[in-house]
This record gives sequence, C-alpha cells and structure tokens, in this order.
Amino acid sequence: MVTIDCKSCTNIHCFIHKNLSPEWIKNYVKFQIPFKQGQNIIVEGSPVLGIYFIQSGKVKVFFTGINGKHQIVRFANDGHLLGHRGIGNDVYPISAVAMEDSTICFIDNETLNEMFLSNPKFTFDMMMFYSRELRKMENRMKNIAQMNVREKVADTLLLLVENFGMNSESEIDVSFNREDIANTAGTNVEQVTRQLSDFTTEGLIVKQGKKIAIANMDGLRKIISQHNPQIITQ
Amino acid sequence: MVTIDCKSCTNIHCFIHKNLSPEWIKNYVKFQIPFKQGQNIIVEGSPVLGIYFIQSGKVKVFFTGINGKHQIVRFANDGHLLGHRGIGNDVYPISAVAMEDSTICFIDNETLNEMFLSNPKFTFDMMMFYSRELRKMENRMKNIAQMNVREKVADTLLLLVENFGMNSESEIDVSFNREDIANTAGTNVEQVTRQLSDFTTEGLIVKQGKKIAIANMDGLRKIISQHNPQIITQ
DNA sequence: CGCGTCCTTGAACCGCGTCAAGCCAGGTGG
DNA sequence: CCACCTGGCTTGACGCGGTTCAAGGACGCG
Repeated sequence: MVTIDCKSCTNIHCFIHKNLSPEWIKNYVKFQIPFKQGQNIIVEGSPVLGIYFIQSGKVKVFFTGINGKHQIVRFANDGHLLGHRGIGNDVYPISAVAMEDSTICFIDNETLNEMFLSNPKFTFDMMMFYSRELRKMENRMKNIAQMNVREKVADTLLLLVENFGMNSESEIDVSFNREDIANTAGTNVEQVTRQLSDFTTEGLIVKQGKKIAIANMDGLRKIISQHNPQIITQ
Repeated sequence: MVTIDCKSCTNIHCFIHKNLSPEWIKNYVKFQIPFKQGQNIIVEGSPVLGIYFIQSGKVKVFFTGINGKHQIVRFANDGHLLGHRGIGNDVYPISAVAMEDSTICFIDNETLNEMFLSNPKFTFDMMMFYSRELRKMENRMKNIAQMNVREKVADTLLLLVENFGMNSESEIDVSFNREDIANTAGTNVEQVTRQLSDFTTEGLIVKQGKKIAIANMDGLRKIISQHNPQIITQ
C-alpha cells in the first residue's frame, strides 16, 4: 500500500484535523492510504491496529450476519472516523468498504493512546462523538424494530441524503445499488424495488438510470414523521 | 424528593465510584434519590439537567414509538449510568423507569463538566464506556433486523440474564412481564407467550408462576449462535 | 453480438401481527 | 370465607405484509 505524508490533508471537516493543531498532525498522522471502490478498508474479526479517518471518499460500515447477509449500520464520508468501535477491543466488530475511490488516514494504537493521554480536549471531543453516534444508533434501532418496509426504505433514502447530500440535479451523490438500501433498511432487494417504484408513481422520487433523484423531500419525511417527530441532524 | 449525602455509596461496581477518589465523591456527588418500582427516572423530551447513576436497583431504558409502543434499548442495574445519552444534547432522547425500588445518584451538568475538565482519566474511561455501549447497540440492531421471533425472544432472555443474573433457583433475578420481553425483542405479547411455551416444552426454560427459570443456558445460546458466534460480555 | 450484472415484476407461500375469547391468580370487599 | 373483579397470561383463528422463488428485461462492457 502506498503511504504518503498526511500533512497535505487540508479537509476542514476532518474530525482529527478539526481537533488537533498542525504540529500534532505532522507528528502523529503518518499514513494516508488510497482505496479503490469496493475495496475492504476494515474486515470484521481482524485485529485492531488503530483508528482510521476518511480524508476524502464514501464508505459503508456493516456487520456480516447469517449466511453472508450484510447489515449496514452507518455510512461515512469526508472527515468521519472508522474503526472507532475497535477501541478497547481486540478485533473489529464491523467491516468497512469504500463505496467510491477514497483516501483514508490511519493512526496506530500507540499513537492514539499518546494523543488521548496528552490532549484531554481531544479525548473529550472523542467522547462527545461517541455519545452522538450512540444516540443515532439507538434511534435507528427503534426505527428498524417498529417501521414497516415502506417507512424503512424512505428512512434509508433520507439517511443517504443526510450523509452524502445531493448534486445539482437532486440526485443522491453516491453510487449504491438496491442491495445497499435493502441491507440498510433490513429487507430485501425486491421490496426495495417495489417501494421505489411506488415512490416514483407518487412523485416523491425520480429514477434516472442508476441514480435516484429526490423530487419531494418533505413527502419522504412525512412518511416517517410519526416515528421521528423531528429529523435528527448531525 | 429526599436527598442524602452520597458518600455512603460504597458499591464497588459503581462506574463513578470506581473511577473517582473518595474526596471527589464527597465534593461532587450530592444527590441520592430513592425511586419506587414503576416510577419514572428520566422522561424523554425533558431537559437535560445532568447525569444519573444507579447506586442500587434495576432500570429499563426505552424509546416511546408510534402510538405509545415502547422500544427497550437496554437494561441497567447497580453502578450503571443513566442519561448519558443526554450529554451534548438539550433534551433526553429516552425514558428510564425503575423495574424495582432503586436508589439513583445524580450529578448536575456543571459539576460533570468540571469533572471532565479536571480529570482526564475519568473522561477517557467515560469515552471507553460509550465505545462499549455503541458496539453493543450496533450488535443489537443487527439482531433485531435479522433474527426471527424465536431467536429474538431467546436473545432477550440472555440479555436479561447477562444484565441481572440468576438467583439460586436459576430464576432471572428481576421482575418483568411479557410486554417487557416483547418491547425488547421487537414483537408482541402473544408471540412472546408462544415462544416461551415452546421453550418450556423443549426443556430450555421452566415457568414457575411469574418467574422464568433458565434450565438450559447453552440451548438458548445455540438458538442465536448463528447470529452471534461468540457471546458478547460486558 | 453475447454475456454478465443489476433491476423489475408476478405469483405463491408463510411468518407473524392482530383480534377475540377464555384462563388463572391475586386482591378486595361483603 | 367466599364471590367477584381485574390485570396479566394463554390459546386459537384469521388475514395481511413481506419474504422467497422464478422468469424476464434493461443496461453496460468486452
């Protein structure tokens, strides 16, 4: 793997860079690794070597369940952390795969511990990050437990928009397939197709080739509104 | 509400007391509040005033979903934290109710912040706590999404044992009803009854009055083993 | 042009949620 | 001490939503 000096990382959204001074970056962030679309960044069950964060790119994070069925637990993009579930554990409980070509930075365990010990503010921010993630995850658990398929698919579309945004044509700005939606919503490809078809006839979305464009954001929000009185923002 | 000096709290499992010296306890933990069975400790939507931890007692933590249906996200007992989801937020996203008479300690926001600022080790431990909680929650999300009812009920029983243990007669050592199991597993009372009945005829559990005794722990584990290769311990 | 991959649609099946009725135990009051 | 009531538990029947299976279509790529 090619590694280059990370001081070139200038992404202002990056969690690490937002919370550390330039000299810290220079000292501690040594590896910056390019990943191709579809390539594994983290494989569940492999030993925890450190923590990753995304300089640029788009990533899905998932468990592998029974007979290989994936359960996507979250999406991540520029500046987000990966592998933080591994902290305090010996192996990663989840896998992470690049949804598009991505550049990932890496900090090894030892360096990370040193950062925690010598920079309490960083530890505090990290704690708050976990707190937010926990709250989001609990909310998603409730959704998956109580929503029907229609609502879960709508919820997944909104999750994708929230994470990756839309381009100038209102298309969700990431490449994904029906299976990704199914694995996020907790259903199967056929149901996703049917629901997307329904949403199209209802004028909520517009399918153009492989891309999905959102035509009526509020319409989608309305579908899940009885479960989520207010949309949770990051 | 009656409040007494918390320096009498000598529970060695208590997260706060395990991580703070006696003089810290004396200075910072000022309120110790008794709760009756069924009483609300935290109500979702109410403003975050601070953080709670359980000196002694048993508590369920849940969301209120569509038409009042509860989704239990976790159980807690002696020494566990409550309301940590509120940190960094203005209102609590969840409710907490005492499953038995409990004694709860309280630390207000200002004091808590002072503790974080002046005790980096405490902040670090708190971060690790969140990390573990996040990992457990993601795993439960996968379970709820992929398991069938039989597996989810078995999983819930194991969760109860893990949290509250068993007494000398192998009975799960907490008072709960069918609805609690249903709200944890993400199903309804009737299905829970049917599954418990099946488990009884299979010799996995023994129903004696309102209590449930575990007869074959490994049998229950086997039911969910394809989803959870190894049991996650606290 | 042929092939592979992903998407779509239809049809059949079944797990599970829902409704309804009955049961059991504990509590209360006459 | 017994009759009644109430809340939780149990059981059966039924129907819907959603999963599964199967076949065909659209599209991109070599």
